[in-house]
Amino acid sequence: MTEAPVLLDAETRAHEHPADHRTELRLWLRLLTCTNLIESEIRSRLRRHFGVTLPRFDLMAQLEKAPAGMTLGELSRRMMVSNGNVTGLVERLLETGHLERHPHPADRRAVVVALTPIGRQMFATMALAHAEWIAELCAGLAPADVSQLMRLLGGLKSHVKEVAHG
Amino acid sequence: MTEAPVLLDAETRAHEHPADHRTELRLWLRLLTCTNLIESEIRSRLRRHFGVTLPRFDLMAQLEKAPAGMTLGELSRRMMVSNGNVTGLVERLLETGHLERHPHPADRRAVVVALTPIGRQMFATMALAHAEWIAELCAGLAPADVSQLMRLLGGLKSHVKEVAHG
DNA sequence: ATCCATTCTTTCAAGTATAAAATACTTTCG
DNA sequence: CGAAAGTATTTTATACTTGAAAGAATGGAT
Repeated sequence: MTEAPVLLDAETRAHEHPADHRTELRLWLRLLTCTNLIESEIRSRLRRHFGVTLPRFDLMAQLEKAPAGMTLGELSRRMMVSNGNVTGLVERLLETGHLERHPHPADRRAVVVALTPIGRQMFATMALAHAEWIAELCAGLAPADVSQLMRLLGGLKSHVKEVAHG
Repeated sequence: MTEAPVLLDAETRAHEHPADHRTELRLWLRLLTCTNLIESEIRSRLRRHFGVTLPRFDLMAQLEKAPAGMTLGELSRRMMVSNGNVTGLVERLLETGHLERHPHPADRRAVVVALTPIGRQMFATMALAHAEWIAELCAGLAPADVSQLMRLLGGLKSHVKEVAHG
C-alpha cells in the first residue's frame, strides 16, 4: 500500500487524502462557544433586570429601527427566524401592550406592527443597559482586535451566505 | 453647551460621556449573524441528509468522545444546556436505539449513557459529512485568517467567562 | 449514627423554534 | 375579465429550551 510521493494540487489532494478539517471544526466550535456564552449571559441579565426574554428584546430592537412599523414577514426575514415564530412573539408582545397592529395601507394580506409609546420607552431603557453589557463582555479585546474581528467575520459571513443561498 | 476640551482617563470619560458602544454592538451583531447562518445551514443539511436534528447530533458528538459513556450532568455541562433539556434529548435517542443507559458503577444517583454500535456507526457517517460542510462554509478564510480568528475568539471567550462567572 | 449541604436526575410550565400545509390576497398575463 | 403564479400570513404538529422545583442519593461534619 505504500505510494510514491506525488505532487498534487489542493483539490486533487483533498479527494485523494480526505482532510480531517480539524482546524475548521475547532474554529466553528470556538465561534459557537463565544456566541453561546454571550447570548446566555445577555439572556439571563435581560430576565433578571427587566423580566424580558431575548427573543422579545430582539423583536423590539428591529421595530425600533422602523418607527413606521413593519410587516411580520419583514420581521421574520430580519430576525432570521421562521414566520410562525414571529406570529407567536408578536401575540405576546401585543398582550403586554408593547406593540400595536395596523392594517397595511396597500396590501390587505399584510399586517404592520409597531412599538407603542410604552414599548418604545421600555426598549430605550433596555437598549442602554444592553449596549453596556455587550461592551463589558467585549472589553477583553483591544480596539485593534475589534476591527480585526469585524473584518474576518465579515469575510466569513459573506462566504457563508454565498454557499448557503447562492 | 460648549465645553472646554479636558483630558480624562477612559473610565471617567465613560461616566461623563456615556459611550454609545456602537462598535461593540456591531461586532456582537456580526458574530451572532455568522453563527446563526452557519448553524441554520448545518441544521437543515443534517435534517435533509440524515433526518437528524442538530441537538441530537451535538449530543452524539459528545458521547463519541467518551466511549465509556457519560452522566447526564456531564453532558449538560459540556453541551452548555440545562439538565432538563438533556433528559429529553436522551429519552428520544434511547427510543431510536442510538443510545443505551447503564447505572453508574459508584454513584446510584447518576445515570451513564453511551452510544450503541448503531449510534456510533450512524454518528461516524454524519460526522464525516459535518466536517466537510464546516470546511466548505469556512473556505472563504485563508489559513492565516483562521488562526487569527482562533486567537481573537480565544481572547474573547476567556474574558466573557470571567465576566459571566468570575 | 445523624444531620446537612451538595449533587444528580426528573418533572413541569411557559416560551421559543422549525417545517410543512393551509388560507388569503395581489399581480401578471392571456 | 379571469386563471395562473407568486407573495403574505396563519395554522398545525413536533421538537427544543429554560428555569424552577422536587425527589433521591452522596459525602462530610458533628
